Amino acid sequence: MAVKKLAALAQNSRLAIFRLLVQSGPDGLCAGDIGARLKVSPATLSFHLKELNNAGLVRPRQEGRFVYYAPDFNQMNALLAFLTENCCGGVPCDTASACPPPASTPASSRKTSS
Amino acid sequence: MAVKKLAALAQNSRLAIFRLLVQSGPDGLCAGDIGARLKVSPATLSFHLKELNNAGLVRPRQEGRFVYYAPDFNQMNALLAFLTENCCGGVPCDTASACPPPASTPASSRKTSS
DNA sequence: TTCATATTTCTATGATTATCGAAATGTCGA
DNA sequence: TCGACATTTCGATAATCATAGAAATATGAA
Repeated sequence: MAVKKLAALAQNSRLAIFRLLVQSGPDGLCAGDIGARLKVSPATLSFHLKELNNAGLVRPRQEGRFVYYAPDFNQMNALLAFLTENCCGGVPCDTASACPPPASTPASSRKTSS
Repeated sequence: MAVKKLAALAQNSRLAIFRLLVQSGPDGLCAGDIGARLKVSPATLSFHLKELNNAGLVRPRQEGRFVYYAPDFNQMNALLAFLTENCCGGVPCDTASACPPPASTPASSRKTSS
């Protein structure tokens, strides 16, 4: 749902988190690193990550004691597509997919959630 | 900035309002018509329109007793560009502008209320 | 097992938001 | 001018949200 995704991004900390994850590539970052970089307390960070996860914009992946969060580019593309189509007079981008699809994920487990 | 625009769209009524305005073309719709179509009470509608206006996504234009609201495609494009660039791994759309620019405003068609 | 670390959940609190009735403001037509 | 209509502002209320300390959970290491 578009509203859910929009709401997930419509908050400073969460937008910063998502941008950081996008910059950090498809493997993502573990929660602790995100918190350290953005100076967010663990509890607050967990709250925001859950929110992003509920919106489908990030995928958590447990690795030992750490939980890595990676952006879901497909979901982000879906949001862009919705906005382009529904909020832009129906004039879509030429490119069907503006974000790099998660085809190459060299790290570990292959998960597909929507 | 982006958060403000995202927040403006991250609400069911407001997203519906904005979509309706986009569908209705560059002339926009007067507040009363929007309220009638979407079944939103005047006070609530005014609240949401102010929110959209504060975010820069719509432009109000007084015409007699009526206030017409039209989408600002440039601002919407700016949001799309931001999301594509900052939240999509920096892989932009080929098209520089996905939304029709407000260059030509054929304000000839006059829609009347109820 | 026991400890240290990573993350989440619980809980409380203050802040923001959405809603709408009622009143106020603004504009037109008679 | 007045009265009707369009819209906004005011005021109150309920709901949701952001924050973070403290406790709980989970995993790896010693």
